[in-house]
Amino acid sequence: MSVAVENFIKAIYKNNLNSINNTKPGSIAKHLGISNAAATDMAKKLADKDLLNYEKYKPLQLTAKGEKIALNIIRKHRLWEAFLFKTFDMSLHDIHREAELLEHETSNFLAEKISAYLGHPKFDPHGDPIPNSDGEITTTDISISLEKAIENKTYTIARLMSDDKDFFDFCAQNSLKYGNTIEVVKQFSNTKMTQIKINNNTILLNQDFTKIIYVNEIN
Amino acid sequence: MSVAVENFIKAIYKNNLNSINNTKPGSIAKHLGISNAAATDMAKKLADKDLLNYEKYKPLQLTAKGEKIALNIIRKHRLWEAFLFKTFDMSLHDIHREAELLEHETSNFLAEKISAYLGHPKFDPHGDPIPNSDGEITTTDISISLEKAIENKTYTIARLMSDDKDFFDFCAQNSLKYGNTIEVVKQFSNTKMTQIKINNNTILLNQDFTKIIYVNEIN
DNA sequence: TAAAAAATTTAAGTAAACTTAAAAAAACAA
DNA sequence: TTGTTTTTTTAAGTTTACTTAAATTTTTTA
Repeated sequence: MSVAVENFIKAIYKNNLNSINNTKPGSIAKHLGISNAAATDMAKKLADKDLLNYEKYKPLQLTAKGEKIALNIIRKHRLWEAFLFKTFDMSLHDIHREAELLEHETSNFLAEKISAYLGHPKFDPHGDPIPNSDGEITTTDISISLEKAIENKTYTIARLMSDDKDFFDFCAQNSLKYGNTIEVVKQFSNTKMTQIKINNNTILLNQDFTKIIYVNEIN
Repeated sequence: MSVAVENFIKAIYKNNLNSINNTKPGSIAKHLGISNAAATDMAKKLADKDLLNYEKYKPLQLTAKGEKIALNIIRKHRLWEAFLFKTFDMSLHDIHREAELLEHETSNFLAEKISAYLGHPKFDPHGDPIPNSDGEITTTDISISLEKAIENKTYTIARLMSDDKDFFDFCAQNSLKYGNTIEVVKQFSNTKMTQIKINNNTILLNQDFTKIIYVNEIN
């Protein structure tokens, strides 16, 4: 399994999580920085190997076999993120960049070692769930995006869905870290801004941020 | 820099350490499991990039530029070995196998993190020196192979030069570990056997072993 | 709903990293 | 030193993962 194939499968998996199964070669091409033609080519080749279902002009869908491979790569990615974050205290941006490379050269054997070392964590430092070695995500995600949070309620940060360095730098500077507690002070419906309070500091976030910060309500 | 190129350069570097600059494409081909034709091809291509000197039918020699690349990869390999050995308590065989993959996907940034975490070690768990980030090996190696050790003298194990699982398993079972102390009881010149004592156990080693176990005399 | 725009597919071509087979050169051995 | 063996090189071909350009299909919109 080449890096190109692994990244292609992973891209389809991730895209289908967001775009409700309307993944065309073009969107994968854009994401991977290759031409549409190359993406179509690859899709056909992977269909031959029974890793995805391909019909001309139709959305791409991973087979069970393809999905298992996607989840195995994502598992390795997130285990590396958790490990690098804990061990070397690297930033969320840095761990993502390194994991993007390491994930393709990590044996199942080593992945298990990392997982065991960390106590088989269920989430990475972004709050994303880590599939188990069978490719299962057991934890049900009940988090909501901050834009949908309710005024005067208290939440914990569940996920930071981004890989943008500037975003992570901002988060790090303002204690916006996986697991931390925040209070939603006010939702400004006109401007789509959200005012939150964290560690006695008040922060006003615009929708670019509230869409990618996910939180869990504290009961 | 592709994995194929990195492995080619590394193979030349390692071969030139042993065979005193008589590395022909054939020996690299054998080592990498590719055809002689492919090795000749690659040699020409790397010569174009000024990574090695190539003249038809002449030995291959890395340029300063090529050597720097070789040492950078070897640095990453040995840092990974040291790190995996310490962190996950993996066997010498396992750490080698994993490092062989990870070395190609490790940024200089991450290599520095690993090195700093370990306290900038000068040797890996096999006893092989770890080049610094400038590709320099500062430590002078004064170790000798066990076949040349002198009777009744005491040594510490300096290097275990192998990547064979059975050898490592044998070593692990008999406390033959980097840094451990041994006493050379007798050299059998006829049979080329060496009798050593370690932890009050006597072991008789044949030349297959004594040639790849390196030791430092204790003053 | 028909024309325009956008996306997808096909076709042809490239570069990297290999392969096998044949030719040429070097190494060795009688 | 000459013939044989081995090694290296050249030549031609393959696969993977791309590219650009043109043709086709789908989607949008006027």
